[in-house]
Amino acid sequence: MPSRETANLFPAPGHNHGTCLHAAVDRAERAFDTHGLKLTALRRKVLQEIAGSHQAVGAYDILDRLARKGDRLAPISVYRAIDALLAAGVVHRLESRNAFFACHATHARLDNQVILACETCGLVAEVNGDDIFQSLAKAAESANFKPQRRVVEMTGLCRHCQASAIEAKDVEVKP
Amino acid sequence: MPSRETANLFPAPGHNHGTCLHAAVDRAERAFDTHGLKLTALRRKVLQEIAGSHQAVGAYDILDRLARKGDRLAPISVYRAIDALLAAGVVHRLESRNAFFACHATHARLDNQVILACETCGLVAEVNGDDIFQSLAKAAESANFKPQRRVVEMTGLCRHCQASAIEAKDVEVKP
DNA sequence: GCCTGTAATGTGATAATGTTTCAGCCGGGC
DNA sequence: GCCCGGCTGAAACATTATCACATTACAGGC
Repeated sequence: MPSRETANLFPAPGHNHGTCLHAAVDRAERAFDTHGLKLTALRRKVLQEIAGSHQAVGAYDILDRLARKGDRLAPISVYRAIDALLAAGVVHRLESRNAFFACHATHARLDNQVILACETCGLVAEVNGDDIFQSLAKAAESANFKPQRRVVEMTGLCRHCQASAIEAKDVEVKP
Repeated sequence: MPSRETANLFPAPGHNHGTCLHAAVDRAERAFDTHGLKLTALRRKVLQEIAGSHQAVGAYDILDRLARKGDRLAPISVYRAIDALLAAGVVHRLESRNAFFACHATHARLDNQVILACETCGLVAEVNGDDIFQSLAKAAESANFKPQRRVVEMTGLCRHCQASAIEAKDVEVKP
């Protein structure tokens, strides 16, 4: 059995996502409360679209999906909802792709997570990076730099897509 | 005297930038050569705009500046030039701001640098982050993730702007 | 019930960033 | 000469993000 740390990383394609989604919304309820914010209907809908998968989704994806469900929003409305969700810490921004993903990990702090994003399937995962952020703090200090926002992201291949890539290669080579 | 490591970090506003610019173009000549690329006239112009400061500049900034000098380019031309400059490793992309900056440090490797960007003055600096990238590799491995691109950036206040901020606060408080 | 202040949302326009497509140019090797 | 491949040009399109201002929703005091 995988450790708790890696349990939720890169869930297999067929996993029961309803549980994740429910848990995410559930956490959001509490997070908004503790941040003195309100999880309004709009914000909840936007969250559900983002948390509907383990992928990062663009703002206009959300816009489109909601439109298909009958909710025709202006871009700015989605961005404002996203801002609130970011502020509450229940979604994060993937800088290297200008997209947003739900925080499915129940990590204690928001500012010590390394983000892994698969370039093939789009899955996003977070892992603890305490040591990395400590090193960053040290580096900043020695440069006399006062850090405010930290971005630590890796893109690459998740374990599932590595496996697929190898299979594909086999197929490609053999015939 | 500052160590070699931090010597070029966040140069003071009035520093003689001609030297930096010349050195950057000089390094580019060699870098393009060793990468089997050509530093064409267009690429050189774009590089000069990017290396014209220690700030990160957007693609459309470059476009505007060149236009004012009489070079009316299409966005795609600038992006292609930037792509070549990125491939040669003489400029880097600041993901958290969708902008580009010249590599003024003469570091050995491109893939082990932490980027510091000042939110006030826009200055960008690079510092070595060997330990951080080692930790990242370890984190990736334990998640069974095959990394391809790594983004490690901090935004905050450079030493000059911290000083200014303190002064401003003093002024604000005293009267 | 009604006023009022604040937060949230709606509307329309526009800015900023990035890509696609198709075509022409140009220099080097044969 | 002539072809090939890398480079450049031009226009449209696609995506991502914000501004200014009007309107609505809701909680609390009276």
